[in-house]
Amino acid sequence: MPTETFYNLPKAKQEAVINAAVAEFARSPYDQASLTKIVAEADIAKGSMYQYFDNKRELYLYILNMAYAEKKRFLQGVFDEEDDFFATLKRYYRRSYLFAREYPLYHRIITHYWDFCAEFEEEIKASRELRANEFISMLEAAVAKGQANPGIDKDAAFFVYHSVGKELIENFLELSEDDQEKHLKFIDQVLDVLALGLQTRKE
Amino acid sequence: MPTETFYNLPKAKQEAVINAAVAEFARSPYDQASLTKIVAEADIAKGSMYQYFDNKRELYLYILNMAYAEKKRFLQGVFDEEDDFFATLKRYYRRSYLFAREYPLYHRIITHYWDFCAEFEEEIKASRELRANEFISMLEAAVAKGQANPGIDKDAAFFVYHSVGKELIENFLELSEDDQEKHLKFIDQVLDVLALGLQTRKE
DNA sequence: TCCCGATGTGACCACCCGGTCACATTTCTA
DNA sequence: TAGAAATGTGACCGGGTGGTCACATCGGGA
Repeated sequence: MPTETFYNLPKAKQEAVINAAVAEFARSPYDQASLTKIVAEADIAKGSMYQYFDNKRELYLYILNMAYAEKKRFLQGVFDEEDDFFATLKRYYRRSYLFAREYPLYHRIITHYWDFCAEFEEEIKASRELRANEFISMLEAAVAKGQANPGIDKDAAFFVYHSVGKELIENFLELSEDDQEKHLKFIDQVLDVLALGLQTRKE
Repeated sequence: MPTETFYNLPKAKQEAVINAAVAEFARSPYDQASLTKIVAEADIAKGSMYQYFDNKRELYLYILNMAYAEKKRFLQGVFDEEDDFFATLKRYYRRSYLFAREYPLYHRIITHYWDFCAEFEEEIKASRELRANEFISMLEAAVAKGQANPGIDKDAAFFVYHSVGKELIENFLELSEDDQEKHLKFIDQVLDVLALGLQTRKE
């Protein structure tokens, strides 16, 4: 929700503001990010910023939504193919990894958002709820097709996938540029653990 | 590492300082916790605090170690019984849950510590490494005994258990007082997902 | 009783933050 | 070109932080 004024700005200035904000919110989570540093980096006066956005929160939400929009576009179609449940999950996490590689700043902004609880707590809970429902209905479909173990507790299963997915995605940050294949393989192995379980299989 | 002076303090005053610090570090992670509020709560002058501890960091580490020592004592013997690998894990998480229930402030201090990255980053990595080694050797023993699937990647397995365990323990905070049995059951179900896997078993 | 070291104190320092506002400057319009 | 509307500006505000230091107070041995 930027102001009219912001949209009327010359493109270069707009981008300077956006880039500075993206950099800062990627560097630090919301409450530790500094508006003062953003305006300094964008080379505008602090008062100007308040002509473009009502306050820090609005600026943050604008940037956050940008990042999410880009990720959504990047992940488009991941859930479309109606193949194996486990293949879909692998596709999802592999693609998320590639997003983090391609847009590291957006990726950091998003992970910071998930980590930060105090503000945005309700929003985070709500979107977690959404994901849970999506996951569980996918899981039920997999059970119906005989792919997934029907004896498993659905909520517990979501809890497990959510936890592992969160950690997996957060750790993308620390991975080095090379060894891309190695990381994709690790993702597969992690998902194998989830699919097969640790306990001995007698098949 | 408190000062000599701190140890010479009358017990009541010592405890007032400790209790105030525990409360504040449970309320907020290290960098957001306020020394000013601690000294106000403990009813001492700020200058006095600096006669007891060199700085905020030292006070924090002292309190953190207290919390960890208590948890270690509480979890004593969990890994001693040489029964099933999966039974041991269940015992571990159940007991952790009971710790969180019994010492909620210590529990919050510890989870805040794990969440907070900027400072203490190396320490956290080091202790994660330790856990990884312990887990992997336990897992190898389980494989040798025919309990665990030998085909699984060990590092991936640790990654999964670490992620889920972290999230499981963090979520203890939000659980209501009653329904203790329900929570213990949920822990079991989550560990069942990890042991059995989601994919259909044909046995 | 005197004195000296140990301990207690809170005003104060430098530094940060998000946000404001009176004023300067630019841009558009009549 | 005059004047109004939109935009730019940065000193400043109140509030927060961790940490310091000159001074006050206390306790116990000579």
